[in-house]
Amino acid sequence: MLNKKCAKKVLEEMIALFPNAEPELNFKNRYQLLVAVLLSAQTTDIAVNKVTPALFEAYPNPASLAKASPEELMPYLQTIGLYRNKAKYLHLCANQLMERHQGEIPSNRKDLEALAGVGRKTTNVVLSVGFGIPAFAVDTHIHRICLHHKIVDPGASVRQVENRVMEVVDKDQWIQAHQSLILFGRRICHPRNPECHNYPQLFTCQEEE
DNA sequence: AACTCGGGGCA
DNA sequence: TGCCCAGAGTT
Repeated sequence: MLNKKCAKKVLEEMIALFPNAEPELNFKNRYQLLVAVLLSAQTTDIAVNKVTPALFEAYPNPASLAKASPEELMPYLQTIGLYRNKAKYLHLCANQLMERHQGEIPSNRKDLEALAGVGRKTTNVVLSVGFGIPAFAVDTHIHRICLHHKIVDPGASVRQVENRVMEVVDKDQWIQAHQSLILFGRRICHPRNPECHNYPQLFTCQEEE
């Protein structure tokens, strides 16, 4: 894999290609953030945004959501993939928020990851975006581009990518880097037929260690 | 570690 | 139209 200096250079060139990338999910508070990210698991942010306004109007907080049965949640989730599971996890998650955290969104990794439907990526988004706590959320786009551009060793896990990016990118850029790198993965470094070769600045620093 | 889930998006 | 996707849970 690239040494630290080149990994930093390559990541910064990727980020510079999408300097103004903004979060695509619509949310107004931590509860909405958690729910929106939870729902976005197997779908696009755009699909989630179509559903959340009505969902948040009907269920503005964990307390109201916890009272809803999975069946009642289904109509809001029909247009999203895996709606049965999402309804189940959403229902469970809201009840866990009430029982364990008095309806507040926990601010630590252990409690967040223990919630139904909440895994490592969702946890890192809530920590970093919702609470300003240093964390870096690695999705499959970021995982892929880091493998493709040798930011990490071949076969590196999500956790290894997470640690490498945090090691290499300045902490105050983590949230922006997350957004920019996702766009780089979607628009340029696709799973198949990546167009990275059109961006020679990505290949100027290739020293490995 | 491999498998499952299931509609949306893209070739 | 058919293949692949993304992230969490399950086995």
